Amino acid sequence: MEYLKRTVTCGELAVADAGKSVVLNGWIHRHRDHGGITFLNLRDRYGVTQVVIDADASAGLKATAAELKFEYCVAISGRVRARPDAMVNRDMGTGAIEVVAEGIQILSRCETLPFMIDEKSDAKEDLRLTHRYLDLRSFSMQRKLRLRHEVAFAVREHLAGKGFFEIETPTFIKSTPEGARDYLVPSRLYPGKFYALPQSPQLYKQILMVSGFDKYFQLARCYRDEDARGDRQPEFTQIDIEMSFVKRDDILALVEGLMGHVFRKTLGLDLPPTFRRIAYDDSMELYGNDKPDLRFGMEMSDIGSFALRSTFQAFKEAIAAGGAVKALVVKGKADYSRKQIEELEASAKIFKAKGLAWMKVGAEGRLEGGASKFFAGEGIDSTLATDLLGALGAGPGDLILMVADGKRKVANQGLGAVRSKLGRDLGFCDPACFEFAWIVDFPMFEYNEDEKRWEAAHHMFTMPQEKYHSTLESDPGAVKGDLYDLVLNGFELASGSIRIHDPELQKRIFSIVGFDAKDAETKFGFLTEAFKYGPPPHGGIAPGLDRLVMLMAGETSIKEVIAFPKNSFAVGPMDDSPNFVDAKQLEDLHIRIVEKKE
RNA sequence: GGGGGCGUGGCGAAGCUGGUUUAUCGCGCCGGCCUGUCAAGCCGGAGAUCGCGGGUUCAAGCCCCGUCGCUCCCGCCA
Repeated sequence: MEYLKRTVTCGELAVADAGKSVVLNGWIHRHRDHGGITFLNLRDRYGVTQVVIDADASAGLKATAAELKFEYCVAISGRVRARPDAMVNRDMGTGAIEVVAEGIQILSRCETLPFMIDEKSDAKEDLRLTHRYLDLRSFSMQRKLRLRHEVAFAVREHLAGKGFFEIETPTFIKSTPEGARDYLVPSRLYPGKFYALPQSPQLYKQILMVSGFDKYFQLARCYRDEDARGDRQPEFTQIDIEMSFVKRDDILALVEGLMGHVFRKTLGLDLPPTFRRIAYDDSMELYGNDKPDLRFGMEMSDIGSFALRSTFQAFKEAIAAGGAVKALVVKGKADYSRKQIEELEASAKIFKAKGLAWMKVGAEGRLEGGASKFFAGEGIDSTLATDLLGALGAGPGDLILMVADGKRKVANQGLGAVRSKLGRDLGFCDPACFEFAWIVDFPMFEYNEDEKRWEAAHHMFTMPQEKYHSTLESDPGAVKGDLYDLVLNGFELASGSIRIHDPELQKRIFSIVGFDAKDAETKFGFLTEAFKYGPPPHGGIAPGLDRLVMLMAGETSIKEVIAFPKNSFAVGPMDDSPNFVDAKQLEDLHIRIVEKKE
């Protein structure tokens, strides 16, 4: 049967349209039968329109209307009518009008829903993902995917305007063993050989620089076979960018401009023209991580010198072991209960901290409770308490929290986790507030205790900062790279670096991380080969589109801004992937499944 | 690989330390009433082997063991 095709959408009719004959297509969002009169809310991507079946409608029309249930897909013809003043719904875009039904055509029916299509749908995530097609009908999901589209569009608009070319790179590539685990694709034509899905287009974009495409970008799908998190999926999308003949600050400026454009175009927000820059070491010391949430201060302090004057043996031992004692002040929270402090301690322990010490500042600045006996009292340096309070900027009514550890990193991360939890608990994390910052001066190398060797902290093509070039081999741990991360509200939004374009320097880096010429040749031969032919100085960055949209949408999981995400075990709940394949397929691919022996 | 949390009609929850239920409530579903609602309202009804398996007990949704699934986190993510 021919269906009545819409002449208008469900979001566009206004009082000015009164009297027009229209056809609407959409889904039954709500159904209110009052006996004599029936109201239908018809929904599509554009909005909701109220349809009325008047008391004097034909018996046939009333019978069809009575059949309608949630989410039936229908075509409705009728006449637009301005609602009487008292019946206007000001919360509804089309609330000033209604459509008086003259004909209703049921296009398809809908079974009882597994959950309601509603803004405040409280179905569990697993169920939402299994029936994602229904979940995506909700206005909240439609709004988020629309935002994602608009962000992607604004990115292309901005970068194309700056002279960038969007160039696609392959998704079947050679596996490179460094970094995350690869997803592999078996080759039918070459028994035993595999393609890998790219963890990022890194090598290809650098080669495009060799080719002279000095401003490249791509909204690139990336694949990493690692365990998922709220902000990590097996496949995700990067705004991949690379430029030639640039220095670090050119890239930072470009991304500042890009973010400014995206926020202005999509959210109508003006960002500051430049973002603050924080050295990696400072970020670790002040916030306990390299992706600080800067919507609130509450920075950590090193109170090692005060700890040494105290009688707290555990603190002194931590310092003697080469560690640190870190403290933070929670303003006006001396009334925190034992239970609340224990909850904070639990978050510190996640990062291997042994405990969370605390003291309260009472009237006249007296230290009270918890660890106070180690800092004030008989036989203790009489100015210690006032000196400490002065250094911390703490006063009466404040709570002081401390973590000590023989490993400085553990003290920082432990107390940093406490700081993050406090930020959430105390309501400092307004999702409508966007605090960007650059984290710069990352270390080039990290020592792998297990394998007793140096590893690249970022990747092996990162340029070490000029001033360390002479001491690369003698003191690798001190070398800072020309690296930069963009952080936003406690999330790493982008990571990038200036790359090495000098083959000699590249060889030295390979050698420090234990790559001999042969390793380099097998693993990255095509890149080193390309770099023999006049590679330009270049660098780049890759903001994560999913995380960016997630934060802009006020969400805390990227699943909320991906149409069809995987669950936390990398399973697609809707299509039930991954799954077994036919024996014939395996045979074609020269693959035999081996049962795991226990 | 490790830790926290969860699993009760289609959905979301309650069920305190085992014994008042015929396992409760809201939404949805089915039937009925209702001429201005917009999360419509009112009346009635159906629907659950309490994730699964085992154990303890006179008695298990509740306790124990195992197992499966989901979720968050640590590790991992150059």
